[in-house]
Amino acid sequence: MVVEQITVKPLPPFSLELSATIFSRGDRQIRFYENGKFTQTIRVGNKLILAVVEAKGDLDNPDLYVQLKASKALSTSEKAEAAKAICNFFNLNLNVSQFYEDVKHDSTMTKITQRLRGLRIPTSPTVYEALIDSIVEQQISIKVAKALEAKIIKKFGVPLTFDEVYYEYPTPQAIASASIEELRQCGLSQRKAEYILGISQLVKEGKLNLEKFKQYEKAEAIITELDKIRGVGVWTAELTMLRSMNKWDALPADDFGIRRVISHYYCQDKKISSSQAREIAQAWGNWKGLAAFYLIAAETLGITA
DNA sequence: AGCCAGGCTCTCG
DNA sequence: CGAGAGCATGGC
Repeated sequence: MVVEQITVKPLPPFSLELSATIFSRGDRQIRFYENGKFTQTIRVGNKLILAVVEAKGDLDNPDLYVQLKASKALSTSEKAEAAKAICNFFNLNLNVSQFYEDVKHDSTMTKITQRLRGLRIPTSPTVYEALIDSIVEQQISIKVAKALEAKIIKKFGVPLTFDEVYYEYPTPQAIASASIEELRQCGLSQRKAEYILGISQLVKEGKLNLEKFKQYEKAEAIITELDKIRGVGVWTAELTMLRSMNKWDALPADDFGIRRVISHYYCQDKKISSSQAREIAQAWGNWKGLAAFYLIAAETLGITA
């Protein structure tokens, strides 16, 4: 094993602590944050490597030190690719100051952004990963969903062994050649197993190109097209876009959890309809998804506004 | 124990 | 065409 070291420079402000803390209860073999270090596998070219990310500096002058653990030495371009992957995962180049500026007229949101300065939405390396996870998460609680996702990843993902075993998210090809029965063994319902197998097969056969959606201009077009896929409704399409395409101009207003946090900070915890939620979210312009994510993070961290 | 949790499809009437 | 059943598992 060789260990290479690179540094990555985020666009300030950036807080690794805030951005990675949601992974502090993550699965050690998949993606986790502990003692200020974030660990997960990343793929550069055809090599699977392990990245350990640590923050130096402060919010307004951040530096990320990244250890890359690989079986063989990495070339300069491979190191650059690894840096890009880290940058993409944490959205390091996202201009959050612009977001803070654009929601300034919303005093509640402003209080929250001040408390969560430097927080970014983590982004899945592939649209496929975001889509499959979103399907798994339909209807069931996050905790249950995470448990099922971990089973799927460990069963079908590529393992990487250094001091411990780590797993890369399964490829569409790997899942496409699974059976319904094997997917059900991961705890999925018959229906979800069919959806996930079906989508994986479409991708494998080249009939569905998920990565192309990243190039789309309009959120609406993405949602409409994803919605046509069996097993994918508006909620799943929106969530997939928010977590994999660097586009946050959508609010999954049908989402129970989103409505609950909006109500918590804006309506004294009274139950609100999805149209009421949309109305409140109007104030967040093209940042609706990111703003909702900030609310969820604020609630999780017990921040009062 | 039973119901709910970050939905969706299929089937009835 | 709208309403409603059924579904997976874990936590409360």
